[in-house]
Amino acid sequence: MTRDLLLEIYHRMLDALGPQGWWPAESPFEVCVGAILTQNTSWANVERAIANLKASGALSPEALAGMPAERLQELIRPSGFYRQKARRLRAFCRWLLEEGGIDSLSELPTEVLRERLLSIGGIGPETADSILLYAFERPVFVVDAYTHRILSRHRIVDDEVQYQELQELFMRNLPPDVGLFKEYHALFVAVGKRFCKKRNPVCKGCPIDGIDGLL
DNA sequence: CCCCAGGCGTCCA
DNA sequence: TGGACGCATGGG
Repeated sequence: MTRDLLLEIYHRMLDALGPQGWWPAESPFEVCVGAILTQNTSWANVERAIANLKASGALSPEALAGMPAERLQELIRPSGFYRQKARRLRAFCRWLLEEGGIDSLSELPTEVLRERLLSIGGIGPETADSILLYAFERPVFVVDAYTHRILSRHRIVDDEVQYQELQELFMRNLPPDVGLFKEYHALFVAVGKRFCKKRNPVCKGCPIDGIDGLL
């Protein structure tokens, strides 16, 4: 049964690395900012950018939306793609203010909220789902590059599998548990960083090694 | 020097 | 629908 396989993978990673306690942020809004800044970027660089924003007292929707573009670019420069990301942060913050903030948006059903997020420029599937899961506490499974790489390298899924298929694999076979989804995604990233880097052709020493295939 | 990182939008066939 | 490419800094 697929469900048992997915739970086996989860428990192996949990036993190997322990609970990750994600997302590393002090507020839901900080989660959103981090989700945008970490697009194709190492978390260490994102931390520098967020530290700059905090040091400037700029970690709020009002401050980010009202700040001159060049000033914002300067603060988030360490996170890379800083011109794009400055625009994306501003677009997100303006939308957030128009909608009345996170508390107001919390009234919306998950599917509606997801569509609204995706309609903002610069917010794609993974960023939207990260925000839904970690900022809004919705039971949405986040799929990222590590999830895809780990599962495909272990022949659990096809290499050509799409985001939605992979997401449905988890969401149709696991209970919609926010805590489980948070920890599962965090463990994929932790395992991927340590055992399943792009450089290595194979994932060596990975807790998933030797598991039975799927499909 | 090289490759890579917790993606996304645009362009083009 | 899908592949190539640009975006950019900092670490290994």
